[in-house]
Amino acid sequence: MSLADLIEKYIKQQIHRSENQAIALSRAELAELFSCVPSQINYVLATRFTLERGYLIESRRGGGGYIRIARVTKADRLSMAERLVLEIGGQISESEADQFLASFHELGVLTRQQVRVIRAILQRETAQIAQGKATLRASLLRSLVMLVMQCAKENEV
Amino acid sequence: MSLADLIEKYIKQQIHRSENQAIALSRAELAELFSCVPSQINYVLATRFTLERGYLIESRRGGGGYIRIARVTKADRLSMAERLVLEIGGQISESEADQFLASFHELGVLTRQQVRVIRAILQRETAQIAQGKATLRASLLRSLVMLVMQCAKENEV
DNA sequence: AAAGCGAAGGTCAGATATGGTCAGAAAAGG
DNA sequence: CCTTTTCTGACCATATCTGACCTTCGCTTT
Repeated sequence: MSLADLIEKYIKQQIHRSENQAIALSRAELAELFSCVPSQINYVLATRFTLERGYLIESRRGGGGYIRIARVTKADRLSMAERLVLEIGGQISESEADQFLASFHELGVLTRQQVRVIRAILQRETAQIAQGKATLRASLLRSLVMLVMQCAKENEV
Repeated sequence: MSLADLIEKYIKQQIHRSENQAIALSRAELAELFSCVPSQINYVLATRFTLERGYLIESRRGGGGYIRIARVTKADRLSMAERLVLEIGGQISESEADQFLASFHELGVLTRQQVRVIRAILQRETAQIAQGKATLRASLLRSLVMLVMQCAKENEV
C-alpha cells in the first residue's frame, strides 16, 4: 500500500467519523503526520477526492488557512450542474466551452463520450457560419447540456 | 479560525443584534478587545465588509472619531447604482469606464460576465470611429448599464 | 483667528503563515 | 524495458498581521 493510499484511507476515515460528512484539515500538519512533503497531500486530493468521486474540496491560503473536504451527494452535484448552466454567458470561446464541458464531466452529468460528441457538434455547427460563433456556441452548449441532463433525469425514473 | 475571522464574526453579531442593522464602534477599543494593532480592524473591514457583500462603512477621525458599519439592502444598492450612472460624465477614458464597471459590479448590479460583455462592446464600438471616442464611450456605458438595470427590475417581478 | 496639541482613524510596505503548481525523479506494475 | 503512478522540492500565490508614518478633527492656547 502506497503512502497515497494510506493518506486516502486516513482522510476517508475522518470524514466517515465526522458529523456532517465534512472535515477541515491543515495541509502542513497532515504532511507532518505522514512524514512527507505538503504537496503529497495535494496529490492525494487531486487523484482521490475529485468531484467525480463525490468529494468537494475547498481551501484557503494564508494565516489560518485550511483545506476542507466534504462528501457531496448525487443531488448536490446535479444542482451544482444546474447552477453552472446558468453561468454560461451569452457568448463563449471554444476554450471556455471546453472548461465548462470538463466541469460538467467532473460533476458526473456528462460522460467522456458525451463530452466528445458535444464538442464535435459545437465545432461542426460554428464552422458553418461566419459571424456570431461565440453566441451560437453558448446557446448550443446550454441546450445540449440541458438536454442530456433531462435525459438522465428520465432514465432515473 | 484566524483573528480576522473572529473579529468579523463579532462585528456581524453586533450588527445583527442592533436595532437598525448599523453599529458605531471605536477602532482602538475593538483592537484592544482582540489584543491586536488597530490596523487589523481596517484589514477586516476592507476584506469582509465591502459594498459587494452588503455593508457600508463610514468613519471620522479626530477626537470622538468612530467607524460606522451599516447593512445595506439590495434596494439601497440599486439606488446607489442609479446615482452612480448620473456621475458618468459627457466623456470618459477607458480606465475610467473600467472603474465605473468595477463599481457597478461591487454594487451587485452587473455580473462579471456582464462587465466583460460591456467592456467588449465599448472597445468594439470606439474602435470604429476616429474622433469622439470618449464621448461615445460615456453615452454607450450609460445606456448599457441602464439597460441591464432595467432588465434586472423586470425579472424581479 | 492662528498655531499648537492630542486623539482619533487611514495607508502601506513588509513579515509571516498557509496552501498551490509543476517538472522531474523514483518506484511500481506489466 | 516501457508506462503509469507516486513522491519530492523548488518556486509561486494569497491571506493575515504588524508597525511606522500620515491625515483629520476638536479643543486649547496665544
